[in-house]
Amino acid sequence: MNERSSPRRPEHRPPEAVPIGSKGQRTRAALIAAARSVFAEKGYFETKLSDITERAGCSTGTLYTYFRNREDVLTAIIEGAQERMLTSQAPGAEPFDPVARIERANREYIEAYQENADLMALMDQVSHVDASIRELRLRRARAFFERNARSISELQEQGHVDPSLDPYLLAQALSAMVSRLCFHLFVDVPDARYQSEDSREDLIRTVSVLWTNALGLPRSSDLQ
Amino acid sequence: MNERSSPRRPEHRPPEAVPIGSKGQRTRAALIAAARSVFAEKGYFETKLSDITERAGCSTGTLYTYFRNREDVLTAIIEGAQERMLTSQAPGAEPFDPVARIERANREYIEAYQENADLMALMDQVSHVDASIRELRLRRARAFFERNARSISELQEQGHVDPSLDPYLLAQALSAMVSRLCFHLFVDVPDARYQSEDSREDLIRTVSVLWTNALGLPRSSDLQ
Amino acid sequence: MNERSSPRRPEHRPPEAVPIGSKGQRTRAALIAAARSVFAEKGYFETKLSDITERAGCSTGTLYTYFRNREDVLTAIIEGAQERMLTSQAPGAEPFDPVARIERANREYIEAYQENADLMALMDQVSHVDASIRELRLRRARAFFERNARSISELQEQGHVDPSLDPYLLAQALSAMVSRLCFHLFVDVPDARYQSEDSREDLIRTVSVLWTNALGLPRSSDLQ
Amino acid sequence: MNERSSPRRPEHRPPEAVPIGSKGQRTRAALIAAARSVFAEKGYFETKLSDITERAGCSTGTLYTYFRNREDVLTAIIEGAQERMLTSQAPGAEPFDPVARIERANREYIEAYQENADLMALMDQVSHVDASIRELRLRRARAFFERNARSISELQEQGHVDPSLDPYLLAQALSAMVSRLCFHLFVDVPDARYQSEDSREDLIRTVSVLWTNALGLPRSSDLQ
DNA sequence: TATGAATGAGGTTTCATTCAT
DNA sequence: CATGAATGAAACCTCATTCAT
Repeated sequence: MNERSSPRRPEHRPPEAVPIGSKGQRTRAALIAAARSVFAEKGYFETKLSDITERAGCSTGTLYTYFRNREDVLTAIIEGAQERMLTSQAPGAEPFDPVARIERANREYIEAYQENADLMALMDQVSHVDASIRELRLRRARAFFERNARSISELQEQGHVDPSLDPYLLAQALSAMVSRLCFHLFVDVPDARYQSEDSREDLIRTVSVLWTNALGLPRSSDLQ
Repeated sequence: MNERSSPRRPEHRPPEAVPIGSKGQRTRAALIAAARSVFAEKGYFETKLSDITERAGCSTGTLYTYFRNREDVLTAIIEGAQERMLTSQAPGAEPFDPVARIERANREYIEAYQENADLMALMDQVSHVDASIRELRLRRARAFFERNARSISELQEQGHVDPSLDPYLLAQALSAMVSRLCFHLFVDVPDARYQSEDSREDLIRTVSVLWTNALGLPRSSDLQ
Repeated sequence: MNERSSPRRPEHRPPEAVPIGSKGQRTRAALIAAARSVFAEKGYFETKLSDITERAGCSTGTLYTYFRNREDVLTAIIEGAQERMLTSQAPGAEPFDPVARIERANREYIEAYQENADLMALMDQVSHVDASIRELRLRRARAFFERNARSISELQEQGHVDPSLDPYLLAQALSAMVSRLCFHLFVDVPDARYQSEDSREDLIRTVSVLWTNALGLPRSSDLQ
Repeated sequence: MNERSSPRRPEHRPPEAVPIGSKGQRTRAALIAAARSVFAEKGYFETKLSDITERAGCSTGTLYTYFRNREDVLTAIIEGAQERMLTSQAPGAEPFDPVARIERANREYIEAYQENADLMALMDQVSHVDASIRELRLRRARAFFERNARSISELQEQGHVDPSLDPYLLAQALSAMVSRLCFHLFVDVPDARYQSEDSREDLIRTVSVLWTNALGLPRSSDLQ
């Protein structure tokens, strides 16, 4: 995890040949799912490997058939979800209208967050201590943030946003708003109100309005 | 994350008789300071008690003269800073102008956050696992957020803010923006730029402008 | 001695999942045997867990696969021997002749004691501090003593024993004699003389005669 | 205590100059009294030195002004009571009548036991582990037992007791009866019934009758 | 591949003992 | 003489990891 934990892990070769049979695949998936749910429940650091194997319905030893250690399990969990998390670009073409683009970015971010709320919490916990996870989380945050920064720059070039403002700070602040709000609503104080699709739409819209207003853009027609 | 961790937490009161002499006070303070810095460096869960005593310059046993266990140390750290963290209301009277009030709330929040950035990070880590710390963090977040919600409600009553928007959600979103931005700038990717007093003023102003704009308030004169 | 010690005793059930395979059974048995002999040698309170595992030929951790702590080991030892200790009633029908009945009770008590002399000593040590062990010892003592009290009452009804004496006190006194004598001969000052079967018979006979005489019964024919 | 505990006690010189002032005497006495009562309550091995000093109303360090360690405290307790315990020979001349002599021995033993019941329990606990205490207890038991053995021998010489019986075994058995009965009534299951002076007389008489009968002596006139 | 008992390094915790005040 | 915080050796206990089956 970091160099502090290494004394525990002496000379680790990766599991040389990870099983690939269909049974193996099933076991591996069960372990990952179990780990994900236990991590979400007890927190990463308080989770024992035996908690995971127990919930996965297999023996302790089996975990080592697929993973080198706890961190490796975490990495696998994240890798599994990463595709959706990072490349959350919807297939359709990016809209022209910058306001629509902002709303779209928010929608994609919020939906992906909600679907993987437990993972987001997990990465938050671990990134305090594990550099690679931290890197991953930052990369994801940056992806969102830079997408937004680009939109803002564009809007400034087009004369819609006060050009004296630092587009990076703006993007950072507004991205922070969305990400923390998601954390708050989906992880920290999970609020049944925001689990329904309708209310999620409300959330997306409200956030986008705030965002638009904050930038001083003319009110989008959605709001009327 | 939830109460599952509480069985681990035996008692939250300090050892029966804690030394109170001046020497005792010094040792206790040294332990708390040491713990705070080690926690910030290695993370709460990866810190061993001997890391703390070593940095405090005393032997392992001494820690147990003052604290029951690691969690008790954490509690003490937080209690020590709590005063500043919760009662961060500046002495002067609350300004009349709601916009000024918002800026003031932001200033106080941001200043307190920066002063205790390490603690904020610490509480973030631990609140996934410890219900009482979590409660503390939520209380603090709520204090900030409710103060803002009140200002927003007032602005709505005065016809300055679109009354169709949920003031709670607005307050939550904007408070989230500030708190996460602080985390990002002061903890996650500590940026030397924001350590100076001047640039902190910039930050406070920018955030407040964003906030004001987001609510659709007439541009305050600060911005000019 | 009283219940003051119970706060120290967290849980009396064994670890959640105790191995039950044949190898597991062997290890467990080895630990119990080792513990029994170390306890006998060094005394319960001076025995450290590593003494036990060392003698059992396994590592410290293994003990915790089967037991929660030292006390749990003790409980297991006692439970293992308990059957023999409590239900030491021989299969044959209880003799009619009260004198024969007394001798039989003494024989059974003395034989069981000798077989488990180390355990008896152990229980003596621990019952000062552990309420449940104490209860067990008292139960055993009472089983013997009440059996005897019944015989004495009968003898009083039949006019063979002075009815003015309290049968309970008599039974208590005479039971005490046997139990303490056993302690003295088998535990305290183990005397090779009483280890042979013959001399144990002598012991049983002498004790029974004393007992019979003490009650003022006509000399049984055994004595001639 | 024995060689197992010695690693803890490195190079112990006795407290070179034990205070002898009147204040010192009082402190020392308070410590001994406190230790005696705590030992009785929690058992010797479960007692922390701080339990003792706490109850004595002084600080931990003070204990070391008077004693070298816990064992030393125990020794002091016992020495204080020893006089009464060992030389419990009443001043009057030993009676001629062997039956009276037996009763007298029982009375003295029982009275001394009752007065020091907690100590007797203590010595029982510790003698499993500490050779010197064990020696002390055995010496005391032997004193009683040999006194009785002499009486029995005499009675055999005078033709009052069956000479084929082993006087040592008889004495041992009967002494055991008294001592264990005392343990049972005064320590193990303290019975209010036997705390009054009257009932203690009953006890003494009953025991002596049993004893007399067991030896086959003519019923003493006391019993009528 | 799966199993799960065994391992033991490493952390936590206790408490007898010391010693500066 | 008394104090009580500091000490640290030594015990306890956990759990990631291995490996024979």
